[in-house]
Amino acid sequence: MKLQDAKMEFVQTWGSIGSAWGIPRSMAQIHALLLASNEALSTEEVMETIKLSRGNVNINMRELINWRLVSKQSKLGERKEFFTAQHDIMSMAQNIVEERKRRELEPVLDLLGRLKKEQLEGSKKDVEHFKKLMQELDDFIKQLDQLSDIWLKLKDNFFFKKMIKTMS
Amino acid sequence: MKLQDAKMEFVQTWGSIGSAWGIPRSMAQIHALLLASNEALSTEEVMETIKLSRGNVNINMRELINWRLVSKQSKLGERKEFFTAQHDIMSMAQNIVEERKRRELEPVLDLLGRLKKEQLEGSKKDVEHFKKLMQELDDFIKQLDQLSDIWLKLKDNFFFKKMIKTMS
DNA sequence: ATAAACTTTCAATATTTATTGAAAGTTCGA
DNA sequence: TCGAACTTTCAATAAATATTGAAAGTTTAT
Repeated sequence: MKLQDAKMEFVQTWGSIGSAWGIPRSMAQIHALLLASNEALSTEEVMETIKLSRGNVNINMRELINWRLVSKQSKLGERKEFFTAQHDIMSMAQNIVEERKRRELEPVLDLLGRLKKEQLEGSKKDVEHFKKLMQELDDFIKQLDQLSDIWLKLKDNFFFKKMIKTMS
Repeated sequence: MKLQDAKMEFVQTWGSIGSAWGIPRSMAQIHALLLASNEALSTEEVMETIKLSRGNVNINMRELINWRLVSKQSKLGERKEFFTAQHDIMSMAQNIVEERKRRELEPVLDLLGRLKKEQLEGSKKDVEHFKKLMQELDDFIKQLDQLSDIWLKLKDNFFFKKMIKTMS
């Protein structure tokens, strides 16, 4: 199998996965291509490799930069901009986790906090059920946060890693 | 604020969140409504509360049952079917995690496994870079799996929980 | 066996989301 | 200052996805 074909298969699959998790397909594809490339690529190289329009590549590249998954690079003697992916998978994953926490966890926490405080009119039993749900979701999200801390330790603390392994 | 309004706000927000994570909006909304309801609800009650068509409710309810987030209930003396959500948040989350693992992690693992084995034609440096990526992604996914085990322990092992806390 | 009560299906439609590409904007060397 | 090289924007369009609702199917009581 040719390396290029393997890359393209990887790009396609990464695209579908992204799509299933609410990441625009093209954004995930561009990301995959940069991950798989040893060298930084220009907009045009990306356009032609995965057959996307200039505008699409431009907009999604910017978004990837927002997510800190990609950075711009200039090449000596070239006027064009080149792009390269964050190649460390753990850091990459951490950036994704943080971005999604910020985008989607915070709005829920806001809602839960607000509804928890509200004085609700309704039958006592129903109000209690609802309040309990709000509390439990809140606890759950806090546990998720704790888990992401543990994960960070797992990432770079060898002792911690071994300890966990022993206990599993 | 009226309980009903709080519920509806919760339903809307849960719907948007779901949507951002690739869960159909109506499915997430129905789920939220059942979570927030003390009692099992019939298709018609759901239809009228969140203004969805019969077909939509039927199909998404079935999907929620597939995900093990909702179960059917029959009420004594009633012919209709009633539906109720899995009200334990931790079990609920676990079901979601498992379903998504099955749906989206397995395909990636298959791909990675396949590409890792392939004899790739291309420049040595580029092939090595690509193979390294495949290996790292594979390791990463295994770490994710380990993390979900830790989470299970966190869920119901008090000792483990305390230990983690001490170390954080 | 019939009909009322209820559930399921799925082709048509609507909605949302992603993508295009041409035009406007910017940067930079000469 | 000009114009070539390159980037950005965004209204129009396409593609993907979700939703509807009427008709067909099923179940159950009589």
